[in-house]
Amino acid sequence: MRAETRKDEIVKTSAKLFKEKGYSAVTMRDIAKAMGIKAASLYNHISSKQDILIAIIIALAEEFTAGMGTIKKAKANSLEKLEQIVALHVDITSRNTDGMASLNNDWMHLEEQQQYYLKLRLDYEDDFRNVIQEGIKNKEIVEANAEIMLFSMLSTLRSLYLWIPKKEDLEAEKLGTELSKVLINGINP
Amino acid sequence: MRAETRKDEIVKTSAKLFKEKGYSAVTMRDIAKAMGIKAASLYNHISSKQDILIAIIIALAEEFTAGMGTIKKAKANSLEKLEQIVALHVDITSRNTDGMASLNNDWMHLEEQQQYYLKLRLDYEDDFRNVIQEGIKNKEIVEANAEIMLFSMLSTLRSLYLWIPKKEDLEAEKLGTELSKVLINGINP
DNA sequence: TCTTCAAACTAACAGTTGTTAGTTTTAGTA
DNA sequence: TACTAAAACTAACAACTGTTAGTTTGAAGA
Repeated sequence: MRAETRKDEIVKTSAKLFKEKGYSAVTMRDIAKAMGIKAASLYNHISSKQDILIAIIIALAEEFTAGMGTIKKAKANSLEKLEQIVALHVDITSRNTDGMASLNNDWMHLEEQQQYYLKLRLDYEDDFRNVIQEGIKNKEIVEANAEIMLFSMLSTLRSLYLWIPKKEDLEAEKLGTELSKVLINGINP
Repeated sequence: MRAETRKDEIVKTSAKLFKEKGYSAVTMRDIAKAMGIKAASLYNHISSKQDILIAIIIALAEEFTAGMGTIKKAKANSLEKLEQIVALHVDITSRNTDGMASLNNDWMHLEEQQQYYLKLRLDYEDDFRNVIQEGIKNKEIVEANAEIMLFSMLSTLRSLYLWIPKKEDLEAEKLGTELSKVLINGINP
């Protein structure tokens, strides 16, 4: 567990501000003020505003890619894999709610790194889709529109960052199982 | 059907740009260029940038409020009401995808009108929650965590704006029924 | 005590922002 | 043809933006 550097603090503070107002509406002076220093002092630790955004988004995107890699290799049926995907989202999101807001809403402000981010994201969606289609083929999942299922589940999982902070009472593990139940079984009795 | 004014064109063009980059990252010069005029000319039709954002968001929020009002009064059981809510979102979103992006992502940049928007939104969520809770009481909906169901359905419906433009082949009505099926029955066979 | 260096500071830059004031163009109507 | 009004224009503003250069501070190690 690497010790927290001053850059880490800047990134964490920025993520919180980005979550509230979005990347473009947050100025370097805002970030500096939130840390109790002057804007120019930030540049002793980071090389640009863009640098902060990259640190937030790419780390998270790679975490999702790694998690999906583990799930793909797992010896589990499709429904179990879907449960693992839900757990992955709950886990990453509860450890970094602020960053997830940027991942969802500020990725379009990435410059050089945007293509790389989009590739990770597209590959992730492909893997997710494959799990669903495999499940349909094996009769583990109902034969409905796979694209709609993917969209519905991903939308919910991507919105977790908005919701988890309000439900700190519900611990991560329980949230994962409850959410899996609703997503898989629906709300019909 | 009121004729389209120049202000309407500005609002529509702005919504498209806001969807791509967010309110803060879009400049008055960007909007003007997209319309083939100069930034100062915009002020013959609108009174401020904020004015554009208000026109986009408040109209949509009031449309949702009105739709929910109709559903509340409807003689229908809880599952039917949920289907109507899904249809409401599909309908409004397919008629104004760009505006829905601002509603979801740029409402925090509202100034005076932010409180009013938040009240409409909170009331809407309360009505939605009531439909679910009523359904649980009447055994029409499975006895699970109502808050999780609300969150899951709302997340999916609020993300429709991202997804509908890519699926123009699937017409609105069919999308509504398919989505209802997935949200209500889940993906379990 | 002196040296060192990370981390703060002040001051300034060039470019961009929303917006205003005043003027010209354009197209329909009298 | 002359008049009118909507809608464009040019020019400018004061404030704010990300970033740089050069300087000072303060605490740890020699």
